[in-house]
Amino acid sequence: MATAQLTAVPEPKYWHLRTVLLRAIDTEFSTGQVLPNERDLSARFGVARATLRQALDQLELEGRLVRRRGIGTLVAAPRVGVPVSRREEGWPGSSRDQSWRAVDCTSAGASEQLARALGIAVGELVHTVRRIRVAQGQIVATESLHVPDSTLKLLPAIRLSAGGGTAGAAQAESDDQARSVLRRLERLGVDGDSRSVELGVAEAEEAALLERPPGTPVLVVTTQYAAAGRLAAVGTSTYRADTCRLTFGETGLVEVTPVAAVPAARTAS
Amino acid sequence: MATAQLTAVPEPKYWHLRTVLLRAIDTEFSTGQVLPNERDLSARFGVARATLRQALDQLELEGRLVRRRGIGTLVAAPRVGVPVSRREEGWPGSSRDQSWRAVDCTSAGASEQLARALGIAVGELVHTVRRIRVAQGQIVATESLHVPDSTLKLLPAIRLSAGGGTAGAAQAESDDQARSVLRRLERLGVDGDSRSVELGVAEAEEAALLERPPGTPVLVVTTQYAAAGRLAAVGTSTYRADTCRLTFGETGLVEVTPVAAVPAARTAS
DNA sequence: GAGTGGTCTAGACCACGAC
DNA sequence: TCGTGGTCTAGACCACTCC
Repeated sequence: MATAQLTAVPEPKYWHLRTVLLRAIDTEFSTGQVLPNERDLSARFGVARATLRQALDQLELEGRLVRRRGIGTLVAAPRVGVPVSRREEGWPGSSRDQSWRAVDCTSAGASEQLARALGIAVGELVHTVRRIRVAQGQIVATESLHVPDSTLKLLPAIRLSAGGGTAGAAQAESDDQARSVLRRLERLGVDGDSRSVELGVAEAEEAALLERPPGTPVLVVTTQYAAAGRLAAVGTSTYRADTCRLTFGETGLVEVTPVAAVPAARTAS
Repeated sequence: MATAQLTAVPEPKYWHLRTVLLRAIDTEFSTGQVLPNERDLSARFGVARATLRQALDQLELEGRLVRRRGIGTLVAAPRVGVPVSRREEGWPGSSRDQSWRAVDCTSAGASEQLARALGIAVGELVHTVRRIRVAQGQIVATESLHVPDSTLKLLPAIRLSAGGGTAGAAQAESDDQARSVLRRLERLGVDGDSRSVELGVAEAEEAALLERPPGTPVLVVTTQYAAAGRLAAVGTSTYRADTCRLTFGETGLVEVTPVAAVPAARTAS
């Protein structure tokens, strides 16, 4: 890696450092390789460790680096494309929906916020299925799927809560309930959805599910599911922003490959 | 705002501080209001200024705060929902596509990366239209739309480059060219698209267009446009992550409202 | 000029992982 | 036990905005 001193430039040191490190990553390192440690790097470039860390923070936010306490700083693998369009992976609960794994299920009265999102009354019973998504052996997302009981009421009852059972069987029971809700949702026949995507940060519990520290940047996907022309459920999916590229494929001509922004937009000659 | 000392907790000070500040923002401040300055706040909470700034960094990343040099730290307005689905806003160049404003247009041989994304040969002529998107009086995105000349060749030529003209007219000429490319693209009839969304950071020039400092987190949307069953163009749109919530509405049942993640996922009783 | 956030320094100690 | 990244401190100076 180049060891040249930073030249005097009008831009901040940490930003220049980022550029230098980015080039080094692209040209001299490969995925999974460990960089020199922070104390060495800061000494090499003649900056304080905090300044170097500011540059590494940027590169980590861009998904180019992964830092592991006790291990070192590694060059990250390219982001994995994760299909989010339900048309391809199947609606929640459908047999084609293989990418999600149900974790548990809770049932409670709707909070004011949740009631507004679902278009129901506050306190109305809502089932919440918690799922995690695995792609290429990695946990990439968690999801909370909120299904009003009134949605499921549109179907003949199957079985929701078996009741009883020992404390040790509680987890398996919750799994059962999750599957039951999903099964009934499938039977109802979801026929449309609309989504929004925004940047967020993972809080304690969610961060733990994603195996990341709190404050990890995430892509928050909010989805509305329609059935029989009416809002049937809403889901909040939280994807790791460092490792995921969300894809919304309808036509799917070829693999979507990101293109770097055009460096200059000068007038055509 | 509460002035209580931080209690001894296993979590980092900056993270606890973020939680305290977040509650204060939600309960005691309103949009546009300025918080006490960083030196006051750090003294009030008994932490170093750098630690306080770490907490503010988080809240800024979440889009809850806006910091302006020389002014202060303000409570941010809620994110604006920006429709990204072309079915609603019209394909590029169509008369319904009112949200974008063409800035300029360049024509050059395809780089290796661009050629791969477009499925054409390296060096083949590609027209690049640069546009900016304005929503509610704010610049929210920039875009580079890459259209291979071979795509436009499918149409009878209209006029691409008038040539000549003084240097002062160069900008207007580039505008003309941008419009011409868009017009021809419209005539060709785009009939499908697929997209991907990922987190990125704005570099110098792009950051300037978005009126933000370099390193600003952005949502990078890569779009493929299909015409006549073949890849006709690709676009890279860069949205300000702090102010934007991207919406992909197909059915559009009701306004998509984000739902906070479920705080706990305990076993159902 | 006064006040703000932005950058940078040179240290210190802690938590975690590997040996 | 040692090396790693993570947190935190107490200062300094700069760039920008407003008066």
